Amino acid sequence: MGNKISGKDFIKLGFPNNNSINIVLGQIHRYRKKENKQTILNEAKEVLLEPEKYIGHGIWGKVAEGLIKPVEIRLQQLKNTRSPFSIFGENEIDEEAKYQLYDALKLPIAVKGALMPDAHSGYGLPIGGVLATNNAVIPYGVGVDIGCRMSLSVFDLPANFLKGKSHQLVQILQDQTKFGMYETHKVKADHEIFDRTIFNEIPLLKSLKTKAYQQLGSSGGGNHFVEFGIIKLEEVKPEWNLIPGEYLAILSHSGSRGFGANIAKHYTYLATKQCPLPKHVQHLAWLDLNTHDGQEYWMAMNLAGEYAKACHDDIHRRIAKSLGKRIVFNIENHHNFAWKELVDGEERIVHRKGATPAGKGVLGIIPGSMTAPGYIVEGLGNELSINSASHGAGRKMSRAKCKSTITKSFMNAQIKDASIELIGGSVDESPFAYKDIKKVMSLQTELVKVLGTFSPKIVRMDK
DNA sequence: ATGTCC
Repeated sequence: MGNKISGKDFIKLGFPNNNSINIVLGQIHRYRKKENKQTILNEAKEVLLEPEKYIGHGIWGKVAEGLIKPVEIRLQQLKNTRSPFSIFGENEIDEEAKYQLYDALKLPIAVKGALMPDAHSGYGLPIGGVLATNNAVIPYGVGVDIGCRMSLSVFDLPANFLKGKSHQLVQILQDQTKFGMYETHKVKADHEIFDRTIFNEIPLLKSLKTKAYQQLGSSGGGNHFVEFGIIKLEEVKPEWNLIPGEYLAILSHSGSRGFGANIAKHYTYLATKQCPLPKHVQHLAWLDLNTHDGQEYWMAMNLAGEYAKACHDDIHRRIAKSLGKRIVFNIENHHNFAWKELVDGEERIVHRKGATPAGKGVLGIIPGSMTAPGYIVEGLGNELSINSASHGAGRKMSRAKCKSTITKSFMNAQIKDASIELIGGSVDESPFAYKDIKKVMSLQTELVKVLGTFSPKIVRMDK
């Protein structure tokens, strides 16, 4: 017996000569690579004898599943017809994004789809795309930044509180927010989320726990931001304990950082391996929720969502503490996520990739740009949009085009004109790169009702 | 979006 473990070792143990050999080799290569060969083979033998005992186990669960119900991996065929769909703001959406939705609607698991008025093409599902599926989840239908979300915290401070305080507020954003790929808080905050047993149950999550702990309360890069601004409430909810008016608020936009990105990468890889699709739609590979990997992704995705929320809460807590003021209320929503929801009376998996949940009475935030207002909205529960709305204005210029056509001085002048203070922010995040949010909002009056607006005043982004 | 390679 050589040192290197191979398929032959498992055949000798009595493993059936089918995909179970691939599965066990994959799991060992991924999680038990450095361990003693005989130890691993002894464990594998136990699994072979009583696979039922190992269902749900982080490493052996997938092996047990392969022994109990072997599945043949085969190329998935697309349907000839599309599932029903609706497009909101059709004339504002590029053709590529529509084709991407049409392809997704031909997946055998697809039930219903929609495009929001800020849609543009992405990897797999378009950004601004909503897809309801039957008991399956598409990792790229959620997106790389799992749980990317908006969070708005309001202070019982009048709009004129800002007057003369811009220096102090700039300093708070400088000190209390962390941007870019590597910057994290020196003094780490603890969070209940790190006590979850799931970190010990799913090996991938265990390997990402330290990173998650280090990055808690950081914002990352790209279009992520933390900003002070003025919220103007036309209409209030009793639980907000405020009368209509203008108040100081913090708005943040970010996701689950490296934690979610690695979860997305890992399960996308697994999905493409076990759900081969025609090449032009390979990014739409899904995981059946009745499988080990599907269950794991669902749990990991939900944890990444909670982690993203924990990051926002930490950011807002640090800022409020530094400001010495108490947050009166908070509104938040994911816009890259999948949910179990009723669609036309049946439980479905609703993927929103850059789309705001807008079920009846559900509150959300749709940001504009650093010079245009964001909107506090209440969902109208429109079934045509699968209870969704846009997640922003949407880009009208690619990052590459911004870099070649917009100069930093042009952008600075534009921002100064709007009386915005900007810390960081590269030309690809110029307000000029985004569509007109007012126009986008006018295209979704059947999807959401506007309760108020948020106008950014002091904005921090990555450099 | 992300130590931008499974």
